[in-house]
Amino acid sequence: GMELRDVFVACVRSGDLTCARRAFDSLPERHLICWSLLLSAYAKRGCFDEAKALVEGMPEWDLVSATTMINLLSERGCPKEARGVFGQMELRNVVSWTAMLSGFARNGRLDEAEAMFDAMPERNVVTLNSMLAAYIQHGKTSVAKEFFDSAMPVKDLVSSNTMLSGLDLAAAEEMFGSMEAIDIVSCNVMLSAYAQSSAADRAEKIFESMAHHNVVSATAMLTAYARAGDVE
RNA sequence: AGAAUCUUCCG
Repeated sequence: GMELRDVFVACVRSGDLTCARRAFDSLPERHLICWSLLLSAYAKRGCFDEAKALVEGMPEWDLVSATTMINLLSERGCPKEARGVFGQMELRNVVSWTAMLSGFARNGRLDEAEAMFDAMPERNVVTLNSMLAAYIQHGKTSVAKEFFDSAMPVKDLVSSNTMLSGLDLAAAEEMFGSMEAIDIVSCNVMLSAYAQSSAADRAEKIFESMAHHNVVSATAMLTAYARAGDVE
């Protein structure tokens, strides 16, 4: 049957955090995973005050909840505090290391992101993608290209989309044309590149070729029209 | 049942 815990999980999934909180407060047993799930939901929605209050009552921590906290602090622009949490963790894994890497990068600290990358005992494709994104976020296009071509033993579609997003229009068109697999994000990257160049006509061609669109596709397309002067 | 990476705008 339906238990309170299922109600709680359903509320979190539906995005109704007020309902989730009520269900959470009514739970007879609050497993660590429930605390962690609610914390993660607050983090995703940017509800920092609620997250902070929740954290103050958290009876225990584990690898996953600590990693969520690293993300929360990084999103909040507190990489030093995130590092503090990381430093106090009993256990770390490739996810927590990668969260730190990404958090430093998002806070403009490329050298510390690189230091994390160099120091971590294990890397996976998400780690590599995060490092690639860090270079691109910091405008290091040629470093990113070199990294993508020579330092990534494993790649996926996120890798390609990340690289694509860092290229100038001509290079992006060339890469896009040679990609063996593309998805909606790849197309959105191209829409955005065309929008930046006010090339609404070429953006339209991509848009019309897409099997599915989302809100990102739509706003990128509108931006292309606006920049081309076709929308007042 | 919970954590890390890519694209638009907003925050």
